[in-house]
Amino acid sequence: MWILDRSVYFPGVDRRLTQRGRDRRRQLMDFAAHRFADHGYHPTSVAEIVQGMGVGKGVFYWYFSSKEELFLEILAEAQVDLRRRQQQAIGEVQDPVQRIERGIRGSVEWLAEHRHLIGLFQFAASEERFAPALRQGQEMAVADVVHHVKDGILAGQFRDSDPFVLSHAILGVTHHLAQVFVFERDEPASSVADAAVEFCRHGLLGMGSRGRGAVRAS
Amino acid sequence: MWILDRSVYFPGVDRRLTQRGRDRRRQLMDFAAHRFADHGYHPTSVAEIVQGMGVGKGVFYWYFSSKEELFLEILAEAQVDLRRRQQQAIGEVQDPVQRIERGIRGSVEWLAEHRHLIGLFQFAASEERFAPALRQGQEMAVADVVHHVKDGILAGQFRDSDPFVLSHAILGVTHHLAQVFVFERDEPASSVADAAVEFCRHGLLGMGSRGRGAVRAS
Amino acid sequence: MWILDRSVYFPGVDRRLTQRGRDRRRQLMDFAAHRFADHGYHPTSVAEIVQGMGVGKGVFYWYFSSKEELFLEILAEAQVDLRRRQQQAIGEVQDPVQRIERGIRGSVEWLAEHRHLIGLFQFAASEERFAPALRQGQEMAVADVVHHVKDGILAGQFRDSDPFVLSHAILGVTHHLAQVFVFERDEPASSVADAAVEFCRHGLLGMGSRGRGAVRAS
Amino acid sequence: MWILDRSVYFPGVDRRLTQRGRDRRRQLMDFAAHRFADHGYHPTSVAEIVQGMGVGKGVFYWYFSSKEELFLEILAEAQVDLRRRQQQAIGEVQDPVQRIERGIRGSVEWLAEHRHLIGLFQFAASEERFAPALRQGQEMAVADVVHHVKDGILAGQFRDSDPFVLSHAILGVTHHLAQVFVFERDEPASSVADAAVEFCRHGLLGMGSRGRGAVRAS
DNA sequence: GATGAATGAGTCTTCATTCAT
DNA sequence: CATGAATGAAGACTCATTCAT
Repeated sequence: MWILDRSVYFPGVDRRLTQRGRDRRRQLMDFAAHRFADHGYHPTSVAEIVQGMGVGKGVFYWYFSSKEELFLEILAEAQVDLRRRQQQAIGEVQDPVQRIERGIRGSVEWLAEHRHLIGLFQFAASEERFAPALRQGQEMAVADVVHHVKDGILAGQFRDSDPFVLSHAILGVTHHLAQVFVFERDEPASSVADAAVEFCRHGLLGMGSRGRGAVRAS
Repeated sequence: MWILDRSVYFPGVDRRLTQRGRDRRRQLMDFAAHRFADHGYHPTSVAEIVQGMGVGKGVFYWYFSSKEELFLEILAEAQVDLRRRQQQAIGEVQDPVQRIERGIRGSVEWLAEHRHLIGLFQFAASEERFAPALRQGQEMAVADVVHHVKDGILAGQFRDSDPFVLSHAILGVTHHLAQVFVFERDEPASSVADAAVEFCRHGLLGMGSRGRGAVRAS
Repeated sequence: MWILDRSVYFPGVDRRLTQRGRDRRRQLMDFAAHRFADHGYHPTSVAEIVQGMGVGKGVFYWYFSSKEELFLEILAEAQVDLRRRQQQAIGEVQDPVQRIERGIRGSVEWLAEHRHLIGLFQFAASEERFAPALRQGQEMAVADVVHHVKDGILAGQFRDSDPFVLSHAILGVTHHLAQVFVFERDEPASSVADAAVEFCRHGLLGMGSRGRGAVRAS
Repeated sequence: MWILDRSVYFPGVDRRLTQRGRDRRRQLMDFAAHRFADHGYHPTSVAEIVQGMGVGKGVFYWYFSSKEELFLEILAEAQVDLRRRQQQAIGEVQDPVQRIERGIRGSVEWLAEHRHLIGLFQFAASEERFAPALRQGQEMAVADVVHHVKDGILAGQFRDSDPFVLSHAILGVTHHLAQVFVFERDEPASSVADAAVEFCRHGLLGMGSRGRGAVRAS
């Protein structure tokens, strides 16, 4: 029993890890995630990763069974982490409108903090090996949103359209604005979140104004 | 000379091509685009492409100076083509609302017809070698939309928010819905376009109904 | 009979050539020789040669059966030409000392005029495919010199050492000085020839002075 | 740390090597040098080298960053080694005439022992990629000789001609006689050295005799 | 746990040569 | 004669993965 307190299983390698081991593993994942994001998954070699960390090749394969598994794990963890952040952001709020707004804000903030991961999501979508894993995580995220959207429709707050579609639309707006304005243009997360929230609420026609914090000074 | 009418230079190879040559080149681009979309850029080898076309390996390098250049050209052509379709869809219509609606519909239709290219866009965004080219084309597309959005704001039809941001939001919704519902779920382009148009007009709150053509029968 | 006046056989291709054909052939050889000298034999592709001449690939293989054969022919022709120049330089002179001096001068002059070919000789020596051909030509050149050296020894003008060795020593001095001072440093042929003649006559000890034309101002 | 004494960096690979690694590296260089000498640089493929050594292809690139770099290193090492041998041969002798004689003898001996490298020098001269490196080493060798020749001139032992030119003449004689009589004809090094020394001292006219050891029995 | 070394299939690319038109 | 097109073997080099120590 007490062993389990200090060494836990990780996927990919059937092996218990001590605290030090877990740290190493984490460092490797973080380092690799950044390299993948900067140069792309394929152009980043395992040699590059271990060299950059100043360790031998054996270390890598001690913690991960393959480069592919490492990527998959980075991906899964990121999605879990993003979802957790959304849930934290929503907290105990009941109003569907606010729940969605907070979800969007949480997402943008997380994406701003882990902006390098945005590119990994996009890459994952482009390769059949990784697309299913990406999709799976995305569906969970959408399911959360769908839940709130349905509530909003029932409460008469949202127009009566397919909640699944609306949810994906929200995701599309949020991720794209984050990609363009946070990742590429380095705008502050809050402004980008404002814009995403506004657009999701009113689209083009609603009465929102730029006063509440437009992304661009323009 | 009339010969010049028939054999013209192409980028990547400093060489005139006859009609037959141009045809081959096109076949290669189309074939490669599909392979890239199916298996990813990196996992698709040049050997695979030429084998799939039943030609020798030299043929590839007769028409393209490298695999990278081929990809870049596929990308550029796709962006030009998508933009052309949007402009055709808009035609001579004057009303900004309609212009945007038609632009969205044109985009979704084009994406439905060339659905394999969606993944290439995503991959291109994930690798620093290709991202600039992608961004460049995307900026032209956004510039078009910005134009219409500005007109709509001036006409009092749209809320007074940053047109650049709104345009990117429109793009985000459109591409993401196309990716999920057209590419992944094979829904008809018109329904997806309806949903995108509706969301862009009203966001979550507007009075749109699912009656005009929901994406999902649900 | 009259046909032979206008079209003659060439090695490598079993084919009669018209005057125009012979010109083309010559242009190809000259152009290729320069490319070979500049970039090396292997790094120079047939495509590069025909492109540089603005003709199609077929032309090359119309006149030469292979790249190798072309090189061999350039080599043979150069050696024949160099030998002819030596003989011309010697003319009807009888004195062995003068014969050798004139031979050296003729060689240096020829090498200065065809300086790009020096590198080809060196390359040929380094590859077993071409070395025999080179050696064969070189032996003829040496045989000429040996003849004069023997005469000089018999006449008591030269010291009684192995004529074959002395001849090779003369060749070594001449070619190396030409390579270093004509090819690499662009000194005038006459000065280089002076130095070679002087060294061959007296070695280090003789009473020669730099007055008759040193290679370097220094 | 004592570890640093045993694992040191080598050019071309940014990597420390153990003793075993250094041995492998040396084996590769020696093996490749022989192959290059036998078949030529270009006709010798990396595959051939590793196959001949019975190791995998990766081994080559573990120790050398490219085939070109390997060649350059062989070249540099050979030049350094030849120079070292010359200096050893000269030792503490003071007389310029003897210094040069010993230098020539040392060179011929070294060339006889490493006769395969003569061809590499020649090849290197013929390709612009390698010529500069060759020249650089050659200039150091010449500089040594120039030093002795100047001394000899000052001492009134040699005729007053450009020392730089004389030095190159000495090199030309020595290398060419080594190439022809040692490499091609397998004569003993000492005889060839005798002939070179004699020619460099007296040229054609001096009083040397074949008695002291002619190259050819003739 | 960790390292340097090794593997070898696989990648992109080149190029001498041939051929239909 | 000449060209653009095509061939495909061969080349240099990479890299995920494994292994002896």
